[in-house]
Amino acid sequence: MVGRKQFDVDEALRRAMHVFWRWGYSEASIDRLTEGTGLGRSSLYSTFGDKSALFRKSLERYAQTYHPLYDQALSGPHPSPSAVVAAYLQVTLNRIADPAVPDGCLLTVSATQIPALDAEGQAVVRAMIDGVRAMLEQALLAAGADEQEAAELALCTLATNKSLAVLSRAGFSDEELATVAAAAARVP
Amino acid sequence: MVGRKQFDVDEALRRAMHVFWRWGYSEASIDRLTEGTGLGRSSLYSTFGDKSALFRKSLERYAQTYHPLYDQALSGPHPSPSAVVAAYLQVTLNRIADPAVPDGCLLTVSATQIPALDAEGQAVVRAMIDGVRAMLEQALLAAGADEQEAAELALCTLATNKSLAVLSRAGFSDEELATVAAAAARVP
DNA sequence: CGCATATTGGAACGATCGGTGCAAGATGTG
DNA sequence: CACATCTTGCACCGATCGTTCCAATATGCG
Repeated sequence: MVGRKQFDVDEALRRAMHVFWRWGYSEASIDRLTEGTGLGRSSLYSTFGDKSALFRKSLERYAQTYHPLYDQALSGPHPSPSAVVAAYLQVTLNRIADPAVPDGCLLTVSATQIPALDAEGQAVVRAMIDGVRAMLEQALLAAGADEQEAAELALCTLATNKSLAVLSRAGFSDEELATVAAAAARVP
Repeated sequence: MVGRKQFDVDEALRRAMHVFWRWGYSEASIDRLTEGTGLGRSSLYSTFGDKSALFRKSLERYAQTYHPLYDQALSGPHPSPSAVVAAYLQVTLNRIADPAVPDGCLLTVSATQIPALDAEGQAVVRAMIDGVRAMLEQALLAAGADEQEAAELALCTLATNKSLAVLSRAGFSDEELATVAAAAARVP
């Protein structure tokens, strides 16, 4: 049971990410993290550092997992800004509908708990949200939106994304979330 | 210091509500609640019961505080459904802009932490969200929307409300939030 | 094989968690 | 004044928190 690592580091990080995602930072106790990852406390600490560091690595893992999906959805040539919005939100809807991952969105859960995070965690959360906004803005510009339009629509799409996460956590159905997303994509 | 109550029960509840609002249920420790209310542990427990009961009473206090404002904004005769949406979201914007209360929205913070709440807390949160939706739907019907339109617009306005709370927590400015609200009210 | 290295499970740390018990004392009633 | 009632401050409870330490041991290298 000892000598060389007995587990897959990336898979363990993926599971830890799910624990933070489901429970939020405060309620993601070390016991829940060890149980969720299958690792012992020693392995957790020696591999990822303390809870705050593991949380930040989970956030980065979250970005690495879903960033390519959003990137692909945004990359294709889009006939209009609203098509960009629809494509983006569809990725979010697909993620939320995935029964293999917790409800909502790790980034949104973390954002609402910002006062409970340390300075590094807060900074990572804010940086990731800003990154999403910038990515959206870029894609909207590429789809023919002017600067002001792109900035406003990026902000509103980010907002819709957050709202889908909250409603999902509150128990709203996939159909209701799809209704919200469709309305958000119905823009001039 | 003893004999008859040395504090105003309602004011203490208001302050406890602010603690839950700012920190969320998990991070609202008894110590933070005693410090925030100015009460001793004995007074807290004898007056409000345990933490879960105090949380539920804080949620109800939240509703009692802001329900009348939303009710008033929704009651007036509105020329169109979109006017209803604008009036509703303006109340939310005003609350968020109030420097005397924490960022975001107690109900939204609680909704994202639903897995951390006990069954009673979850039920109250869900019931309150449903209540908001019903109130919105009613006002939209009164403003001339047909049933399907009212249902969809109520859902979307609820969603926008949640998104404003999340963005507020993430540090977005009042102007940015107003932009999101204005776009949400710009509907057919 | 022998030894340094790396990893593991588990015990243990002090701090904090939510919650309870109780003595002290101020108040209202007689 | 005497007494029952109520509230308060504070100590204290077991449980859990995040974190550290350490003995045990499997591995890779010489």
